[in-house]
Amino acid sequence: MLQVREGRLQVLLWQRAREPFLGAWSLPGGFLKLGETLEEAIRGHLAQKVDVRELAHLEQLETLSEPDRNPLEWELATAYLGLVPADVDPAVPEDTRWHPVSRLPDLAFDHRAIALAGRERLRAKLSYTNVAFALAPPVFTISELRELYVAALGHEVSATNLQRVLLRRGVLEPTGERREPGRAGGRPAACYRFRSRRLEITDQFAVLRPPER
Amino acid sequence: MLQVREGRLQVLLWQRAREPFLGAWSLPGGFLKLGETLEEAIRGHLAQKVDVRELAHLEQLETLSEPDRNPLEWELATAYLGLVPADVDPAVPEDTRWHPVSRLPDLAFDHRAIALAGRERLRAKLSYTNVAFALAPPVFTISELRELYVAALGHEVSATNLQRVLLRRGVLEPTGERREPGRAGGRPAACYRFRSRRLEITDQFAVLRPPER
DNA sequence: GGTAGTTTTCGACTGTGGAGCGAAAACCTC
DNA sequence: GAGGTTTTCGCTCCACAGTCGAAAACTACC
Repeated sequence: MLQVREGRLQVLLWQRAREPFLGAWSLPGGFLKLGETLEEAIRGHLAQKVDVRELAHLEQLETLSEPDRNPLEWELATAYLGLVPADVDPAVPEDTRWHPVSRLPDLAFDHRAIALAGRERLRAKLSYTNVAFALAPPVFTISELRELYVAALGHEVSATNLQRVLLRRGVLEPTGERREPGRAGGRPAACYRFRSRRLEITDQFAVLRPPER
Repeated sequence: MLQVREGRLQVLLWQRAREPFLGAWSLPGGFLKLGETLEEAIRGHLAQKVDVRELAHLEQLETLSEPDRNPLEWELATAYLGLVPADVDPAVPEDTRWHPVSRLPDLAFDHRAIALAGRERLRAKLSYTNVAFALAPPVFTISELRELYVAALGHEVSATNLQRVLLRRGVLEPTGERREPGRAGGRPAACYRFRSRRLEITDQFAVLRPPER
């Protein structure tokens, strides 16, 4: 579960309540119940701690099966990537906290690798899909969106270019409203929203594409 | 397990020996043994029917968990994509055959969706990785490589462009040899090989890339 | 051996879309 | 109205993919 908070990409961790790795930070999760879907299971386990309605996007990452990933017993795990919009702040219990992905504590199991893989997946998809809808509030300005991209990608992004690219692709649409300028003044920013709030892929990237368009 | 044969992308299927879907065509696979890795399991099950050394690339697709995917009992499955170079023709038993992905028979479980997902994954990766190494023989001409791309992508590809793109990216390198022209004559073709035979990604596609390179 | 036919290869041109920059627009405060 | 701030827009640059046609290098036939 990733979210951009305080200008940084952060991941939700909780402290394990049992062995192995008792007390260590770990990604939220738990066991699959009989007859249950992996996605149902994930949502169920998350729901124990946070409000799952905040989850704007959920996708499967990978199933881990290394026999030594759990020192106690052989165990498979399917990792998921969940994204939470920046405008919500779900209440979390005591043993649960957000941590910057760029400075993770020691994590249980292979959870460090999973968290980093989730970030990589997000970074890649930011560039050829509209996933950013899951990081952004319903309505936002280009500058605000830019900050989300900077936090998630880990490098500068020009607002000019971001706007042009996303508009050209038809990912964003203007709402028509404008944002009141801050105390310092400045031209009021136009507001935008994502045209779709479900994952969509920009075909633009397939090189070696069919001839004669 | 996909391979380009007779100019078409084909998938290896075998006929199920037990319920459910007894006698139906299905993707090769089987159960996971305790303490085993998913990849080990896949290779093991394949080895029962074909020579696994032919497998040039193997990657995980997705873990399926829909409760009704198996009518008899609740069962998870992790799908993998395997690629076999076009120059080998592994011996297969009676109940096992290659089928064109574009014209699949009725398949057991959700195997039709999996096969199509595998093809999609392959198509996408052909455009931003060097996966083609796993479809191609060790040494080949541009025309031969073009035919593989055409078969896998399902649309025309210009040899000129293919050569330029792959050379520019440093994916291919000339071997220095040349191929004898056929009976009809023609300029002898230069031979190439993949510089690496392990999956590598062309960063080229990340749009919104870091500034100041 | 010259001519026609075939296949490969190369160079030149075009077009698209992302990146960068600076100026203009639209607002604030003093 | 002057100066400062933030957003937006237009222009240019550039990397590459896509297209086309001609040259290169060979065979076969007369």
